[in-house]
Amino acid sequence: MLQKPRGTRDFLPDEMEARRAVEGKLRDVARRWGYREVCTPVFEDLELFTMRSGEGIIEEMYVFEDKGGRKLALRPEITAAVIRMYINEAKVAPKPLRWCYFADCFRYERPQKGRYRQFWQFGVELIGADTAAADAETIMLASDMLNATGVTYELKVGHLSFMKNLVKDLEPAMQRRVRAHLDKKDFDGLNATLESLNRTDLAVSLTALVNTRDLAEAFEIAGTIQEKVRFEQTIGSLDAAGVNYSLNFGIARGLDYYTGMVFEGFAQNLGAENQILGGGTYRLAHLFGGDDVASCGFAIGFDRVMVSLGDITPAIVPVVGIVCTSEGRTRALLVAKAFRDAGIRTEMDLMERGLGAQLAHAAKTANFAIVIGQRETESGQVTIKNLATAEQKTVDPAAAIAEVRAFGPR
RNA sequence: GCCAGGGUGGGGUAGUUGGUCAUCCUAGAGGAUUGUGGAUCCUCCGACCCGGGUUCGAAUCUCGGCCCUGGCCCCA
Repeated sequence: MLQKPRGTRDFLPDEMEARRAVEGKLRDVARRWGYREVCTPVFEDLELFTMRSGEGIIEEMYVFEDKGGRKLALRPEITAAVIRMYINEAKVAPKPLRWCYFADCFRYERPQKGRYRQFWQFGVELIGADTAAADAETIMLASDMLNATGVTYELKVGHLSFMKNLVKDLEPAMQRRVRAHLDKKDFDGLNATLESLNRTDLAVSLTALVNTRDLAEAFEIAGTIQEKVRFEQTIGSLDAAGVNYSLNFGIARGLDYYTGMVFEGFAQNLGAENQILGGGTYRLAHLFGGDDVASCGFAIGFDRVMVSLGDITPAIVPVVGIVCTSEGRTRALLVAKAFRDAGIRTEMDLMERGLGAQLAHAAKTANFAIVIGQRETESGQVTIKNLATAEQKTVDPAAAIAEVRAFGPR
């Protein structure tokens, strides 16, 4: 038997309804903040993704050649594509641009809990605003969105300049190595690296920086950074807005991509793959041939949010099963249409079953049965049966529709 | 790429000193029951992950692969 490709998943209707419900909550928050949805191709030129990250990431991508010999890749993330799109299509749009997306990405990695080869990201990009207010808005939006899903999480906010300031005297390659150690909280490796450079003094201050949760203390350790005022304003806005976060200056977020403020969200009940959100300020546009534009954004790991939320009780929506005899069948079609026009999920028998069997099936799949036989056809009414309580009565179709609608939210 | 555990009908399972038609529950279809459902009974449907090896004979032993679950690595 054919199997689905490794690391992919099938979603049955129950699960899709749960996913759509959460997606809808994220969408709704983004909409209320003014972020409008964009969509980019599932595959792009390979170069779009290797440009800023090097050839190494090809190992983790789905790369292929099309019939015209073009080297393409399934998108491993969306931000690069959105910025490419901005340069191609929207360079002259009034700033700032508030965009969001919900899309699947592909990475060739070993699957495990919360990590799949096809996975969905809900992200936002705020393009063209280079201010503390912009930085604060993305964090507030991230917080709002995660709150809307109901997931339990921890939000960490930091700034790359603190760490950069401390290691600015090191060779670029060494800076990168130190930041990699810090990102992984690998203090043994950090100490070894700094010892080999005769800079054990840095080990002390870097460790202190990573451990502090206090802004004033961070400035003491790292010295004044150029973006001091902006970051203080950003933090001030978060406090004023009542955002629940903690400061963390150990966030390195994958090296060269981000330029300043960075933030990450972690779910509490996941395993090794517990990061559910990542973002910050960045500059990418110039890499793709555009003018240099400051941007800020984040992406939510949608699948991890779903794993963290666990089983979701689906919203109760009334379902109507039309039960009819052969005499009532023609009229049943019209009644079914009336129910559907009223927005009610309505299903008819397709198996040519008898009345009893139709009712038995309706009892498993619906909340109400609408019985239409010869008697109802002659009287112009329908018999509505509440399948949970077994109560039934014969009324006009309009009254039956009203009763179903009163059952619960559609 | 590495490590550990696992893979028997759609779901859940029993079954090895190797030996009849592979067990049971559930789900699904039909019937007992042609205008009233979830009970009961009956019938049907449907599986040993794939391939090689050992053997008269493999779900069982063995090797390789694939896939699943979790951990490592990585995570733009």
